[in-house]
Formats: sequence, structure tokens, C-alpha cells
Amino acid sequence: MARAAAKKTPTRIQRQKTRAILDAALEVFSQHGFRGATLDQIADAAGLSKPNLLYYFEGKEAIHRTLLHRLLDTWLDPLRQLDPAGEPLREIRAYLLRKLEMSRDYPRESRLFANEMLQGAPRISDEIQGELKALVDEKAQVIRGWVEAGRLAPVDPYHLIFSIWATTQHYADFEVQVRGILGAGADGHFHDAARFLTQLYTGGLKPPAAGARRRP
Amino acid sequence: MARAAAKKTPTRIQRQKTRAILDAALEVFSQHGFRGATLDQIADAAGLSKPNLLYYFEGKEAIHRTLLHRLLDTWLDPLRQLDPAGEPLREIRAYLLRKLEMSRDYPRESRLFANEMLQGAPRISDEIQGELKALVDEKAQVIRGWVEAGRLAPVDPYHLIFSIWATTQHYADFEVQVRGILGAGADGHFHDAARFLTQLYTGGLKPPAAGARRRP
DNA sequence: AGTCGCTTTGACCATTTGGTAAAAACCACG
DNA sequence: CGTGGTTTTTACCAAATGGTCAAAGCGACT
Repeated sequence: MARAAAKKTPTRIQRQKTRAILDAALEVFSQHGFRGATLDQIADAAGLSKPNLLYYFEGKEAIHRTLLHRLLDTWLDPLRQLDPAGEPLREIRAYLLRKLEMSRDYPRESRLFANEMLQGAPRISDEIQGELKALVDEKAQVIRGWVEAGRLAPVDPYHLIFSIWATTQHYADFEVQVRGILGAGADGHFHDAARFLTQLYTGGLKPPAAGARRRP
Repeated sequence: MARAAAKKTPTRIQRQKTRAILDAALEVFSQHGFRGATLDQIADAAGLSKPNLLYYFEGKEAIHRTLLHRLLDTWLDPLRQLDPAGEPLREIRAYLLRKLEMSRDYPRESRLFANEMLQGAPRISDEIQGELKALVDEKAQVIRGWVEAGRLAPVDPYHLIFSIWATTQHYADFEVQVRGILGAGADGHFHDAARFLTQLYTGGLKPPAAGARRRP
């Protein structure tokens, strides 16, 4: 009994099917949430029969858990790259843009994560209070350092990070709303979002001084 | 057969039970999503039996639909109050704070809405492209006017609104994450959030000019 | 007190859904 | 080409779930 659980070198077919299943599951889970998704849907999307699906994974939970674990790593990458040695504003802007790109390129992952958070993170609360918190604490320290050195306006590092998460992930998680309001037009809105957010974080909304309009 | 559907004046009991049901349903739907919620859970939370529950509502969908419809109205109120005659920055800040308060005081509503968006808004896509879009278009026009009058930095009105939604609702929708990172301490973080967001939208992150630290 | 209409209950159903068992089909490798 | 392990399928379950129905209970008003 090989049963995917085994740690032996996986067969070509095993790797192949496992990937297909995870991809299908990501699609389904991210759209319907854990309970809303059914094994039949996933099996169908993966092009397998339900029992066949269960040959590769222990059960529904196992698939979901696997997805979530893999996701967290990718998800935190942009923040990991925040360079303490870099120029503060530039670093933050770069981080923001990386996150925005992730929302554009991996909306399903974003929604999977959002779903889990909404339900109270019953399946990854450990990672949140562990891995995630550790990284955020570390980077918050970096930002605090910048503030104390007078290289950044005196802001709360944690809420700064939250706001970046919120604004960027919004474009993936609330995509229907965004499209519904902007019109179903091409995805050009990601470009506009990048421009807007850059300006917001850099300069705020204060109007340019009265006499100085057009070219500073 | 009275069946709550009837438009006649509702009985005292009818009003009372209907309220209890909707409140219970809000609790359950907002935490588990539409498919994740069960009639038994809702009936239980409302203190009724399942058949009794179904005496007041046509079915699961009907309850959900009712909640969503009522919600939308409350939800858009803060934006409706944005006053075209007010001072731009002050108006936007006030709007932001109103939204933040809603996240603090009505997190369940926020999550219900978020859940629906995540699933692709299958049950309120009409309202989004209708009522909601109309209001947003109107207020975006107001903001655009402020920009053109040079009373506000030249920003995209739509993305400005999106960012306000995102940052404020984040505190309700991702509450577990926020608490997990900040520590389960008192809800003081809403105060900090208000302070941070005010600063972000007003002045951005640029550090104060070198010589000018402490008192402008 | 009696009665008519609103409210509640208990017993049931049909479907859906996560999951299992065992046989059949397949495939790589000697 | 046969054989041992890997995959896949067919046939089933038991539990959960949305929903129905008819009978019983209750309450307000005459």
C-alpha cells in the first residue's frame, strides 16, 4: 500500500496527479470555502473519480491542510524580502508592489487564505501565532528602527503592514466588487492601483501647495 | 396560512422571532459562509426547532438574502454621508473613521459581506452593479471634483475608496490574524488603527524634514 | 368558555456528501 | 510475457442536511 502518505520516492504518476489535485482543490476551495467545496467538485476538476482522489490524499482536510501550508510560505515571501539595509520608503513601496503583484498573479491563493481567516483560521491558527507572527515582529522592528532614525514618518509598524496587506489583497479577494464598479474592462486596474497606492503611501492626499501646481 | 411571506401586519411574535432568527443567522453565516452554515445551527442559535424556523422563512436562501439586503443599506451609509460641500481632507478622514467604527461595531456584517464577495457575490451581483455602483460613481465624481479644484492631491477616486474599504474592513474580516499578531490584548488596536490611517491618508510616510523634528 | 387562526412539534424524506472495500486494470521491469 | 506493485473503478455506506406535512398546542377576542 503506497498511499501518498508514504515518504518513499513518489512515482511520476503520483507527482503528476498530486499536482493536478492540489490545483483543482485550490480552485474549488478558494471559491467555495472549506465546507462549501465538495470532493466531487475537486475530483471532477482534477479529472479523477472521487475514490481515486482519496487514493492520493487521506481526506478533504488533508488536501486543504496541504494547500494552506504550501501557501503560507509563498505568501510571506514578499515580506521576507524587505531589506533592513535599504532605503525605507523605497523598500516599503517595493514590498507593496510585490504584494499587489501576488494578488494579481495568485488570486486563488489570496482567496483561500481570506476564507480561512474569515472562518477564524481554525486550521492554521498555530502558524499564525508562530511563523507568521515571528516574521511580522521582526520586520516591524526594522520599520520601527527606520522611524526612530527619522527616516520615516512616525507610524505604527504593525498597522502599516496591515494596511499594505489589506489594500493589496483587496484586489484579489473582492475582485467581483472591483470589477463590478470599475466595469468589467481589462485588468488595467492593477496598474492604476499601483499608481494610487504608491502615491498614498508616499505623499498622502494633501494637495500640492497652491502656487506649485504642474511641475514642482 | 400566514407564512411570514404575507405582507399583512406582522404579529408581535412574528417580529420577535424573525429578529431572533436573523440575528442567529448573521452569527452563523458570517462565521461559516453560506454553504458552511446549517439550518440546524441557525435554528439552535435562535432557540427554535428547524421546522419552526422554516415557518418564518421560505428556506436557507431566503434568510441569507434577507440579511444581505438589509446589510447593504447600513453598509453604504457612511459613504452616503460624504458631504460634497465639506472640506475634502476632513470629509475623507471622517468617512474613514466611520467605516472603521462599523468594522469595530458590526464585524459580523462585515464578514457576511466579505464571504459573499469571496464566493463571487452570486447572490447580490445585481445590487453591486446597481445600487452600490451608482453611489460609488456619484461620490467618485465628488472626489474628482475636489482633485480638479486642486483641493486634494491628484488621485484616482475609485482606488481611494477601495483602499478605505480595504483598510477598515480588514480589522473585522481578518480579526483573528490581527489579534494573533498584536496579541490577544484589549481592543485598543482600533484606536491605534484610527491614528495610523489618519496619518497615512493625510501625510503619507515621508519623514518630516530633517531639521523640523518635534513641533513643526 | 369557545373558537378561529397563528405557532410549534414530531415524524419523515430525498439528496448530498465524505468515505470505504475489494476487485479489476494497468504498468514497469526482469 | 509474466508478475508484483501501483492505479483506477464499481458498488456501497452512514451521517448530515435542506425541506415537508399533518397533527397538536396556544392565544386573543367574542
